[in-house]
Amino acid sequence: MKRKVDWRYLLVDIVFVCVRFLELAEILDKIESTTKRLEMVDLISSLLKRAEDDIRETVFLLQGKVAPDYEGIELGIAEKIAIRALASLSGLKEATIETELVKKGDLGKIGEELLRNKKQSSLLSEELTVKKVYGSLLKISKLSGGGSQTRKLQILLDLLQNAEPVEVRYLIRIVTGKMRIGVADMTIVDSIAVAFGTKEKSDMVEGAYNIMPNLPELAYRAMSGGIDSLTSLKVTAGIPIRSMLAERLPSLSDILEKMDGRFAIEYKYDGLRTQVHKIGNKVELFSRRLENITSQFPDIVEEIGKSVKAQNAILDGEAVPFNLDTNEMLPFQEISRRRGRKYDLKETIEKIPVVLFLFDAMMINGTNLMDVPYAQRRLKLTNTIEESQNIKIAKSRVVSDVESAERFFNEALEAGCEGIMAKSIEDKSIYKPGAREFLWIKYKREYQLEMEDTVDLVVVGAFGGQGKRSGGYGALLMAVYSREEDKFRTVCKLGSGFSDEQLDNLPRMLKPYSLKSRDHRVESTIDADFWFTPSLVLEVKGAEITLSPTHTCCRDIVKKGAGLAIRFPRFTGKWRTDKKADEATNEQEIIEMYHSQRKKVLADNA
DNA sequence: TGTGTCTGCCC
DNA sequence: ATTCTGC
DNA sequence: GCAGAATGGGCAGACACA
Repeated sequence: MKRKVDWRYLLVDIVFVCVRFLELAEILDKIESTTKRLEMVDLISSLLKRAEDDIRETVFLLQGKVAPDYEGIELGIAEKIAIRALASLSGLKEATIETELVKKGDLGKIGEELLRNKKQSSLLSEELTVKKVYGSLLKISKLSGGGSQTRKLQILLDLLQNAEPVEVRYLIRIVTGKMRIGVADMTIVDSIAVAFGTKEKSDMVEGAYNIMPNLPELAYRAMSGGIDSLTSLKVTAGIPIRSMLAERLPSLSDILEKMDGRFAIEYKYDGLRTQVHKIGNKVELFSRRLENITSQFPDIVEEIGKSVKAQNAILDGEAVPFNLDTNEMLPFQEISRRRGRKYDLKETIEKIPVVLFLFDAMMINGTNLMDVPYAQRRLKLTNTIEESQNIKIAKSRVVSDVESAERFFNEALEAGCEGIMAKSIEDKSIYKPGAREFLWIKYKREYQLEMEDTVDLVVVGAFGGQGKRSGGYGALLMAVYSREEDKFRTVCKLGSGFSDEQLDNLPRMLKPYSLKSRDHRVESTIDADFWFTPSLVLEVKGAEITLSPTHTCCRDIVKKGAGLAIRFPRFTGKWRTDKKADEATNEQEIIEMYHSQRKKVLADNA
């Protein structure tokens, strides 16, 4: 008799802890409807307290992920396959849904509405749980090879068919990687602190997150071992640390003011951020987002083994493509060709050698240096590294006035760098992941107020906006003008630099020029959602001109089969209403900009 | 077997 | 990457 | 000032499909 009762309680318990996906979706909906972080933290922390056995899966889904970034587990499906799934679910054509997306800018909401309008009741519907959804997504991530896309689609479809409208909204958002609820990692950090401790524990949880960047795991540990169990986490070679990032300021004098006297200043190399872990005889490399990139840089791995005079170490640096014969830094695009490479590794290593410039040390021989001031870390670094052809220490200097800073900055540019990093050397100058407190400040050539790097481009097309830009344009298609040929050739899209108000005004401003299809003078390989008679001219700032496989500006002129494009384009806020379309920047000017920016020889320190 | 599209990740 | 915005 | 969410160019790999 007694046994029977226990058994029943056990069952009830199992059913109770099982978080329904509908419950999660409704909480996500509530979170989405507020802009107040405190309310979000309230909602999430109470969710975490109830999640129990489902806590890891719950946090993963809250983040819209199935695994931490550094595990290299990807869904391999996103917007296009979500569109296919919704087409299949609703019986509509894919093109119809794509049109809707351009108009409405939220595939999740489109899916939700499709389901609401569907008359047929969900008779066969099986209730979704957090575990079930997570399990299905994990299954999707594990499929590969021929026919895998169809099978992934089928699994997604199974979920959608069993989903309530609001569940569809978030299933689609999770799959497309656009949660849009105003919650990202730091809000979850706060929520873990509140759920299993108090708000005052936020900094501590953040510290744990910095050295174990896996929120589901942290939430689980906080729940099962108590919040203070997180303090026992240790920096460990082999487990990546969240990278420290830099703020930006528009001038060296601003930096001087912020730094309060003396500060260190370093070359800012244009390459791949690389976190080096030496674990005895083993070396592992991680990217800024903590992906494991070890296999792509066997040359660096080998050299680190020789150059690092410590058993264990965690170091920070920038891997730069380099011509070892001419001592010249190569364009960023070159190292892109090594990142992610699996095939033809040997040939590519020979063609594109890489120099790693180290600039920080977070751990050496088991000693955690993250809480030690910059100067000490730097000293430890220089004492531990024996420079070689491929491993170097980033060039640095300590300055206390604008003139010396300026001189160093110009040196950096001469050497082919993007600019400089200013780093605090005060007592508080710890290694603090994320970009906070202006401990590191970057300053690039392009930040200078001079007009040098701006161009006046013509709007020839536009794209429907998503998320907070729903219903309007999200970006514009911009072109240069060729007077000789009377052609407008694209050189970039433009979606940054607009205030909300400017964005709101765009459709009105462009309406008079609206066309049904591309103007015959416009040459574009990109298919815009909206086309215009080239008329409106905007001032655009960029970092540099790059070779482009897609844009048609100056195609085949500098290089066969390639055009030119603008790297990091943004609207300066200046409408060049004084200019007509044919007065826009022309191709010749872009070519000149391209040639005048070639990298200079890196004389010393290389 | 070659090409185009999509995805994910660098900046 | 850059930029804008609400808190 | 922080945190989050819009948006850019462009690379390699995986897969679909002709």
